[in-house]
Amino acid sequence: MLTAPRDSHHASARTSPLGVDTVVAAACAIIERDGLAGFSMRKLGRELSVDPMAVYHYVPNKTALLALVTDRTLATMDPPDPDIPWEEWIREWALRYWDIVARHRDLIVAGLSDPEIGAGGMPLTRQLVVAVARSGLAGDLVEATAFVIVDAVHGSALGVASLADRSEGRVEARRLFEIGLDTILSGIATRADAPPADDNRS
Amino acid sequence: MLTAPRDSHHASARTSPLGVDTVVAAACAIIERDGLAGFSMRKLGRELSVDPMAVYHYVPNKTALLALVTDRTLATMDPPDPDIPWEEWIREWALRYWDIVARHRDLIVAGLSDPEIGAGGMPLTRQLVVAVARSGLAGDLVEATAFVIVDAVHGSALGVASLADRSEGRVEARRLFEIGLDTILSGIATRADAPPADDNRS
DNA sequence: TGGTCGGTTCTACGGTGTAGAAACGGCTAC
DNA sequence: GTAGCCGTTTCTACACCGTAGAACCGACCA
Repeated sequence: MLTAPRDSHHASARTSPLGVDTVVAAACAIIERDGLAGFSMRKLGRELSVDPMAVYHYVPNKTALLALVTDRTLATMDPPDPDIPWEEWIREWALRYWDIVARHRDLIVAGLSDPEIGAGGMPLTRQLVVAVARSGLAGDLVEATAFVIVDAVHGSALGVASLADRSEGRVEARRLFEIGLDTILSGIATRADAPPADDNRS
Repeated sequence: MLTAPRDSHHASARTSPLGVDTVVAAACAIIERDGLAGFSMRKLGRELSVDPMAVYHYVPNKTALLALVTDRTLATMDPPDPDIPWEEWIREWALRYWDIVARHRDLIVAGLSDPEIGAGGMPLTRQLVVAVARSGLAGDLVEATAFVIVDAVHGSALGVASLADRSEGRVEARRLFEIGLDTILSGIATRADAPPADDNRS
């Protein structure tokens, strides 16, 4: 537990007036425990031993709360060492991000569906853009390539459910993604070595 | 009251007993018009001039209905001409699939979140696996590479909302994806040309 | 002491998916 | 003709949802 306000193993004293951090932390806990589908404002109130409407003093609505939860979740990822070669850096970054996305699937899905929730993810992607630029890829390809990597992470980690929701299936999905990622990295290297020719390959 | 007086203005005179196709078609129409969030069993019943519970005679629950809707939607995509070179084929396939995913975002999201809904998507992916195999890529890389392309399509087309839900933003997202896809294709070509070396790149 | 005010609670509205039982309509068997 | 049946549809009900709006309460400050 990150922010224990005053006392209470759960919540009881109702001294310190809740606070947005407490609310977000409780929401995180519920979502982690019961999944996003098992989360509701009413349950959140129950968990905090408070009327469901109380949290609306700290958060305008459920969507905004989910945005805060998402931000807090994404903030748990720290980028790899910037001194390692760009290929390793991208590889490591993508796999770390994959782990987070897979662990918080429903939240990321919500973020993809509703920009109001997922807007906080852009800074993360920006990190990757910088790394791709280090590869020497032509400037007008950098952003698109970084995006396609992020997209692949999303698709792969989110699609885990389609294979099998056993954790065994998750491991397999991650392995497959890693191989696919290598193909992308290979493509980056190839295109980065080539002179700024415009279109014809093969 | 709200219930239609005798017969509907365009479909049935409540003779033919509804049927699963009618139900699915009506569900498709509603989802296309109002989005998945704007779809409910009750609204479906309203649309069919029928009690909401009536459709439960043709479909066990909402999830199963959405699975049928998803299948019908994915079936609207036909694969490219099998005689064109593998690079073009993959490119064309990915872009067609991108269009479908982008046009039916919420449905695909639901399919990714719930395998019970999205299971029908596998045959489509199989088409792509065959095409990737045509590239000459090592056998143990084929599946993973095809998956990463599908994943990238999902991530890109679903993430459109994060950029801007203007159709202008969609066009831009598709353009970026196309560039990123070229990088992947480039990687496939590179790895396919190389002998079956196992790991070291660069 | 009274007033203000931030924080909390109460009540209520319109929505959801669907379980379970009742009603209906057209059929066949007597 | 009429009794029964059965596939289809409807009715009623339950437990839940997000949240608007107003009332309440306790701590402060004048």
